[in-house]
Amino acid sequence: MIPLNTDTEFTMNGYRYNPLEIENKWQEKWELGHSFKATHKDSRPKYYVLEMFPYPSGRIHMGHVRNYSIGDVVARLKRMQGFNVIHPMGWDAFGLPAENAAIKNKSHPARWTYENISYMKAELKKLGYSYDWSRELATCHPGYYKWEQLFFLKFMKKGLVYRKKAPVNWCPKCLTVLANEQVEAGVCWRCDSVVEKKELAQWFLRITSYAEELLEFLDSLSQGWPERVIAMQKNWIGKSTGMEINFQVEGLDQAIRVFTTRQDTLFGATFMSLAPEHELVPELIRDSPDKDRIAGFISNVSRMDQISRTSENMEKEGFFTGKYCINPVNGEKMPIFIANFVLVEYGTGAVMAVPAHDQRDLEFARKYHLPVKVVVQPEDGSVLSSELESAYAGPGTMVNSGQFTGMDNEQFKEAISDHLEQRGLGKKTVNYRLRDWNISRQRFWGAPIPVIYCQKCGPVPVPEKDLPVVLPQDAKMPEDGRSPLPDLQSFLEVECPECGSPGRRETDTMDTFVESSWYFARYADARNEQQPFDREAVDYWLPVDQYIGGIEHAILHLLYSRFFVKALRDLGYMDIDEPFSNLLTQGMVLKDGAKMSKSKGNVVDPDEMINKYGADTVRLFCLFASPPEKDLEWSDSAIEGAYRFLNRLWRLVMELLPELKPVGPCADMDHDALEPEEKALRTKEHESIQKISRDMNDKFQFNTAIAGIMELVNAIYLFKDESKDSPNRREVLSSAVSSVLTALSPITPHICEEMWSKMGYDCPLSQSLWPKYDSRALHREEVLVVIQVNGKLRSRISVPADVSREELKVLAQNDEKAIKHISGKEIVKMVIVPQKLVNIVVKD
RNA sequence: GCGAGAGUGGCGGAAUUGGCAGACGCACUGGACUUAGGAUCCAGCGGGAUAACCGUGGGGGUUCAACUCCCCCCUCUCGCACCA
Repeated sequence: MIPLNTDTEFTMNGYRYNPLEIENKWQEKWELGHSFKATHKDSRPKYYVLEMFPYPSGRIHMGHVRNYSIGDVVARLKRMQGFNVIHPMGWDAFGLPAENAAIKNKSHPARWTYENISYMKAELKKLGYSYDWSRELATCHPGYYKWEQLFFLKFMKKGLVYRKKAPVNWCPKCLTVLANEQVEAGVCWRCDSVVEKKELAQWFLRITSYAEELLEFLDSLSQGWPERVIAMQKNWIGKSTGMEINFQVEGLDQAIRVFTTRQDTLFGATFMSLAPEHELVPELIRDSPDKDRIAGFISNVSRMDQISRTSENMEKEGFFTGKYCINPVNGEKMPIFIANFVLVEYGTGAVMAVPAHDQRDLEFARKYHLPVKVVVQPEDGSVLSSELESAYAGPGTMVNSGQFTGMDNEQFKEAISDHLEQRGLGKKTVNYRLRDWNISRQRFWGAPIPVIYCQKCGPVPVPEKDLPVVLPQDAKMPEDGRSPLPDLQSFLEVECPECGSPGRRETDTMDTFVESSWYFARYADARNEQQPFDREAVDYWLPVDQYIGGIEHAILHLLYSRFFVKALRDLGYMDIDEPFSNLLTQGMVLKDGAKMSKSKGNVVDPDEMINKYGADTVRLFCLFASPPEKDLEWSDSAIEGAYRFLNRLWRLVMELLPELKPVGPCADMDHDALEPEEKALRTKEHESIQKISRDMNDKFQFNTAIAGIMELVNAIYLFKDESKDSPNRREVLSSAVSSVLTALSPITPHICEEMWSKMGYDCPLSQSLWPKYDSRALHREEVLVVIQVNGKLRSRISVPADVSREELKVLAQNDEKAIKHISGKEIVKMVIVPQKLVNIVVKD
C-alpha cells in the first residue's frame, strides 16, 4: 500500500508524487520520441554500454534489476556527457528450460520462449531503461542463428571446427554432453547432477589454438577488468612450460612420452605412472599374469565419476604393468605403473615419477615400496635422505645427477633441456590446461549444427545458400525429455549437397554459449539480412566500452566471447582483439543472507515493488544500498527509505516551484555579489557536482554519488528556511535544484524529468548535458582547521582560507583549548597542513 | 595447498589515498504537530562515571600523524585444486 499523503504542505500545490503515473508518462514520451535510438552516422565519440542479456525464464528478478539499473545509469550518464551511446537489449533465448516447459504444456519451446520475452520486455520497459529497442534480438530467431551457422561453416573451412570421438562429460539429467567449463567440481553447471563419462563423436571448436593469445591479452585487460576474473581465466587456461621427454619401453619398439615442468629432477625419476586410459596400456599389460585384475582396476577407475576420482582424499592406487622403461639420462630401469591419479586429459597422460621431489609420487612410492632418490638438496644446510617424510619441491643444488652434480637446479633446468633436445630425447614444450570446446548438444532447443551425413561423402557442410537450417516448427517434444530431432523424418532426410545421395542431417544443436559469444557484435547491426553485420557498423561500435554482468560468467561466457572475437577477426569480420574493454561484475542480490531462490522462499518480486513504490524507488534502492561489485542485501526498510527520499525531494521542489526558474544546473552568476548563505549553497552545489561526477564516472560508486545528492538536498532544505529574501535567492535556489535533478536523473529518470519540466524547462533531461562545476565557486572564504596536540584532536577553528602558515601557527598556539594541553611544555615542532590541520608537538 | 577479495557503530556502508574515523541512509531514542501517527518536522545516536581516555579483526613497527604504509598472526567469502 502506498501511504496516503494528506499533509498540507504536500498537497498545497495540488501535486502529489504519483510514481506510476509519472513513469508511464515519461516512458511513453521516450518511446514516441525514439529518445534512445542510436546510429553510427554521428560525429560524437561512441560509447557502447552493455549488460549481459537475460535468459527469458518468465519474469525479471532482482538480479536483473540491479544489473540493468547499473547499466542504465552508465548509459544515461554517458549520453549526458556528450557520447553517442549504444545501449541494446536482447534475449539469450535457446536453452533447456523451454523444452521442459514445452513438455509440461504440450506445446513448442518457441511458444513459451516468445511469451516470456514479451512479458519480460514489458517489465523492463516499466523500469524505464534507456534501451535502443530497435536493435532487440532473440537468439532463437532464425534471423540470428543463421549467421551463427554461417560462422560454423567458416570455422570449419579454417580448421577451427572438428569432429572427434572422445570421452565426454554427460549430464544424465539434461541428457546432453557438457563442455569442460560447464562441469563444476564434477557436477553439471545447470542442474548439479553428477557428470558421467561417455564415449561419443562430438563437434569441437579449436579454442586451444588461441590459448596463448587468450592468455597474453589478459594483460591488456588488466586496467578494465577485475583482477579476480583475470586470475580465474589465467588459471583456467593453465599454461605451464616444461619438456616432453621420451622414455624407451624395454622390449618394445615404443616410447612413453611424458610432460614435466621439473626436467631438473630427471635423475631422480624412479618409476613411471600412466593414466588408466593411456593408449599404450593395453599393449603393456597384454602379457601380464595380472592382466585381468589390471583390466578390472582400469575399468573401475575410468567409470568413476569426476567428483570421487579427483577428490583429494582419494587413496592413491596403482598396478605394476610388468614392463619397464629406461631413464634416458642414466639408463636406469623404471617400472611402469598404471596410477589412478594420473589424468589422461592433461599433458601426455604419463608422468615420470620423482618421489623425492613430488608429494604424490612419494605417497605412491611408499605404498608400493619403490625407490626414492634425492637429486636436489636445499641450500639451507639440511641434508635430505631417501627416508624423507615429505617431498622437497623447492630450489637447491643438484646431487646424484651424473656430470651435472653440484649445479644450481634452476641453471640445470636449462642445461638438461638443451642436453636432451640436442640428443633428440625430448623437447621444450608449453602445455595448457585449456581443452577444446565441445559445442555438440543432444538437445532440440538450440541452433542446429549445419552438417549433413552422406552415406558416401561422410560429414558434409550445408551449403551457405541453404542456411539457415531451421528448427522444425512441428516438432513434438517426447515425454522422456530426449530431443525430437533424431526421430523427425521431415528434418532428418535430406540429399547430400555434394553427390545427391541420401543423407541425414546432424541432429545435435550448438551449446547456447555459442549464441552469447557474438551477440554483442550483432547489436551493432541487428537487422541486417544480408550478412551477420555490416563491417562499418561493427568497426564503429565495437569493442564494448563497458560490460556489466554477474561474476558467474567469469570463465565460461567471457572466455568463449574472447575466443570468438579473435576467430572472427582472423576471418576478416572485425578488427578488434578483445570484445570488452571494461568489465564490471556486480554482486548478487541477497535476502536474509542468501541468494534469492524459489526453494528458499526468499524471493522479492520486482513487479510487486514497482507497483508499490515505482521504478524510480526500486532503481534508487538498488544503487544506493551497496557499491555495485558487492553483494546487496535486500531490505524492506531501506527501500522505504529510498521512497521517502524521493518524496522528500518531490515536496521540496513542489514547495519551491513558484520561485524556481529554468536557469540550468551550475548556472553562471557573480559569486561575489551573493549573500553569505547563498555563497555557501552555491559552493555546496558545485562541490557536490564535482564529487558526484567523480564517483559516477571513475569509480561507478553510485552509492556515494547518491549520498552526495542527498547532502545537497539537505543543504537546500536548510537554505530555503534560513536565507533572507534577496535579488539572487531565486537564481541560487534554481541552480541548486537543477543540479540535483540533473545529477539524479540517470538514477531516477522519471521523477527528475517530471520536476524538470515543471520547473519550466523545454528540453527534457534525457537530452540535456551533464553540469560542469566552476572551480571558482568551490572557493570558500573561511575554512575549518583542526588543531592537534601530539596528534590528538584538541580543537577546531575557522580561519580565512588564505591565512598564512605563520598566522596559522600563532592562531593555533593561542587557541584556548589547545593552550590547556601545551602550557608548561616545550613546543618541539609544528606541522602545518594548509587549509586542514595544525599539529603541535610538545614534550614535558 | 594455490589465487582473489574482505574484516570499520545495532545494520547497509563512507573516508579527497597518510591529515577531524563513522559521510549518506536504515534502525532506535526523545520532542513537536496531531482525533490518530505507520506521514512530516526538530534533536540525539561508537564505547565510557559523558571526565580522563579507549575505539577501524589481533600483535608489533614506521611517522608529528595510520582504517590507510611495512612485518607477523587470526577469521570469513569466492574461485581453482592429485594439472605432473
